[in-house]
Amino acid sequence: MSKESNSQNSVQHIVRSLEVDIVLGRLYPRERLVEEQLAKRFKTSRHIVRQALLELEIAGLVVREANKGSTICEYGAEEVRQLYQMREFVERQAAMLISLPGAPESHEILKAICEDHDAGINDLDMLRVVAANKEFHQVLYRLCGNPFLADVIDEMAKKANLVRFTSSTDLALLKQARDEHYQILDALTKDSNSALADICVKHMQPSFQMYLEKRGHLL
Amino acid sequence: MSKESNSQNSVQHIVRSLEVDIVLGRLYPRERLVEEQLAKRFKTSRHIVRQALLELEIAGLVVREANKGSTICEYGAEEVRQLYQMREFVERQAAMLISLPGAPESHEILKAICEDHDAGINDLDMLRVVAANKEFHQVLYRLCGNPFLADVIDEMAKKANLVRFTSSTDLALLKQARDEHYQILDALTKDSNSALADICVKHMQPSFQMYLEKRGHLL
DNA sequence: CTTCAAATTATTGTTGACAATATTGTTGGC
DNA sequence: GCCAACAATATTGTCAACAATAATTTGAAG
Repeated sequence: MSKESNSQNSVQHIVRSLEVDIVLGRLYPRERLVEEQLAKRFKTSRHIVRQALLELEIAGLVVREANKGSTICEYGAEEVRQLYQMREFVERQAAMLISLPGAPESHEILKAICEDHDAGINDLDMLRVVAANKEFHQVLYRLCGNPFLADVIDEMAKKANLVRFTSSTDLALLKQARDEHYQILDALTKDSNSALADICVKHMQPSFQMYLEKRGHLL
Repeated sequence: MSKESNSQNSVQHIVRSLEVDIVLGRLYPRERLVEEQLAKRFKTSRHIVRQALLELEIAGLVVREANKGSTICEYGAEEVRQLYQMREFVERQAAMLISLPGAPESHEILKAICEDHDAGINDLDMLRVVAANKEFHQVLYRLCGNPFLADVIDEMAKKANLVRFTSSTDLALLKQARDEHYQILDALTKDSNSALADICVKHMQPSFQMYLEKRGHLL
């Protein structure tokens, strides 16, 4: 039934793996991605790898130059500012669309993800933390009822992973993020969309601030 | 220098051609896209066609089922409503960001595109009309200064082409669009962003309204 | 005449080899 | 020693043939 070991799945597996590598800081901007090496690493053919790289290029995570190869995308200071401006727009808009107070069942699901995220932090299991964090935001913003908006939010979040170069493994920031997740959870039980939106926007500021501190000599 | 007759160009050429086919109503939702037929039509290999179809799938214009093939995407009533909600949001946001009054040189460029669009209508040259219309909106929304936002607007506009099934060749609607373009041009010389935003939003309503009239039995 | 299964056809998916291109290394002249 | 031309290598891009899968037709039994 749901068991399909297609190439589509292989491609998606590679894409997701590389995205995780980016989040965890195992891949740096400007780093080269050689097709054959990836093919060996993922035990698949170069064709599948090519397809994955193509998708990553369209997603804005990888740059491909003809006959030269693929590299992890690097954003300049201005682009980072624009990206976070965009994220603020779309996440605020989504938060304003969520009908409050939220349904109890969605609340339960989000709570479970929160606790998973929390447990991951305690175990210092970064893979688990990253996965739970990603799912939390995906499920949360799906609640806005508009898949187009939710998809764009997700796209932008992936791009933002290229920015926070050390923050995703910074324990203090992780704990702050955890606390903010619970705040969001709480706001979902109230009925103020603007309060929810404010928390959501505030939630993504730290990684942006950290970027500004480290490289933000020029606004 | 800029002369690259790569396959990248072939792929992009196919993608753009099929997009034009969609806009002009030469391709309908649920219509099948057979790789070999496309390869023959574009005088290229199936490989290149596959790549183009893959990109169209990611862009949300084509659905690909494993071992079955590709078809033009079809949006249901609810999806159409969500899509236009999203478009309204991002285009309004962009319009609010444009610094007014706009620079004279951008105004000149937009005016030239407007006149090209206008001339296309007079000649009933739909290809020209579609190209000019597309460029007008691209150039316009680039003025917001945020490429991420402008790109999303463009993506959504492409998806919206799947909706207006007869409107892109309806002369009355075309003339209305032309007039609204000039209104936008005029608003760019003033200094009211909200006025500009209102015109932009109003500008995309007709195709949505036409959809509701024809298929909108259920909101 | 209907129905089910086997065979045929149409279409997509995969692979390996080869071609094209860019990068790096090397040689020879000055 | 330095630079240009050439050779070698690494890497990406293309292709045609083959395999796998789904849709269609055929044919025989009930």
